[in-house]
Amino acid sequence: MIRNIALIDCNNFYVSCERIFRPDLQKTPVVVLSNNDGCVVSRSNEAKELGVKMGQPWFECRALSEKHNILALSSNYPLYADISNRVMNILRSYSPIHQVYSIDECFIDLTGISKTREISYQIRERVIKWTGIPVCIGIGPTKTLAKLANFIAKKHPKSKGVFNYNDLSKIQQQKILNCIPVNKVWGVGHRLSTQLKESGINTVEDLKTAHIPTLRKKFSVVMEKTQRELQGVTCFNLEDITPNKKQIISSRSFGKSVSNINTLKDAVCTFVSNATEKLRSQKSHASVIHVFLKTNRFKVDQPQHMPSLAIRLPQPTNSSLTINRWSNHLLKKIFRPEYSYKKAGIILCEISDIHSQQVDWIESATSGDSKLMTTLDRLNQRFGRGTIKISAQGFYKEWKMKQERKSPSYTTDWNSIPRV
DNA sequence: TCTCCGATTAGAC
DNA sequence: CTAACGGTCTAATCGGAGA
Repeated sequence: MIRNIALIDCNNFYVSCERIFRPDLQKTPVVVLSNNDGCVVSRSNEAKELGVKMGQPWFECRALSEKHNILALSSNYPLYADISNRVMNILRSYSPIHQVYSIDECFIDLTGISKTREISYQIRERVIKWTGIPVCIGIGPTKTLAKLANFIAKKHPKSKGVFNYNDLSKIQQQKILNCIPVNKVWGVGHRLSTQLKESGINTVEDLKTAHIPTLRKKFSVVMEKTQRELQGVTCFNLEDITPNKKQIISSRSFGKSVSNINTLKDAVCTFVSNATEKLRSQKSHASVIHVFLKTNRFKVDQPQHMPSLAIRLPQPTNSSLTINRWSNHLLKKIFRPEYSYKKAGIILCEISDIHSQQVDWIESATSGDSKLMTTLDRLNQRFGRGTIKISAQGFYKEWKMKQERKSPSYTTDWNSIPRV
């Protein structure tokens, strides 16, 4: 039996989230910027039409934006996460087999359900009605083909937001795959598509029908799996449980360059709070800590320094206090006062489950932080992130991000809702 | 020569 | 006025060190 895998993808997600609370922006060009108001990470259709590129540095668009009055907003991640949850809750209700793939995408298995097309239109209508977010739906026998179908649904207005690859005849399937360039395939990015083209593989159909041994020789196993998926054979399953993270990174570019160690300590302390909170929320411990610094790689004329250092702890931990002490130690070792740093971060790895941890009764005294951490997480969850901080955090603020275009936190902060 | 492991690469969004 | 360019995550593969 041919499976009906549906991929539901929100249109221009961050921009659509912003528009929920600004209906006046419905037909106007809008973009959402990355941290530090650096690059464009979401564009409305109008902004796309004006030629704003995905990932483009915002300062490069300035002339264009002034000419056409493009509205640029700083990103507001708590808002997007909240809206995403609402959308996903609706989608989940349509099938017990589902996978939330990213903040704006979800696979659901509609195999065995009759009237797939009608159901798909119902999903679209319900999501827009209940959340205000427009979505497109692609259906195919595998995840890779569902992704491709979604691409077609997005691109062709005629599809009205739904495209079912399984509805096509073999001839029609071949015809359409012949029209789509390989780089649209899930897993084929910029580099691989260039290499594929060198081998004469230009379209999706070319990849689907390419000679496997040749393909395998030149590319990795992933390419082979991708090809099988294009042929309709499942290689990537729907994973309904999200596995725990194997590494947790917290890093940020600074609003301006920093050469003061105290400011860096402050930033690192915030990264530690951030990362350990995630660590604790998945009930894990980490054994290895990396700390790194980076100068501004775009300033070619300035001396570059990108040091990094790691340490393995004698005992896995999730205490922000313990991890902060070690991070500071590492930071002091790699820091050079003669450089101006633009970015810093920490990486927690060798992450293990709390229960699988070996109990060392000699060291067990050090886990006395755990009750404190639980309390800290509860308070921060209840009264807002940053209510309780480590004392080393928050005094030297010069590193903080630039966010000059942020919309109010409509769904996560009562005070930002306008009073009537 | 083999194995292990950290570093690098490529991709997604 | 000028300068301004993201963050997290995974898997596969590479390449050097040591067995």
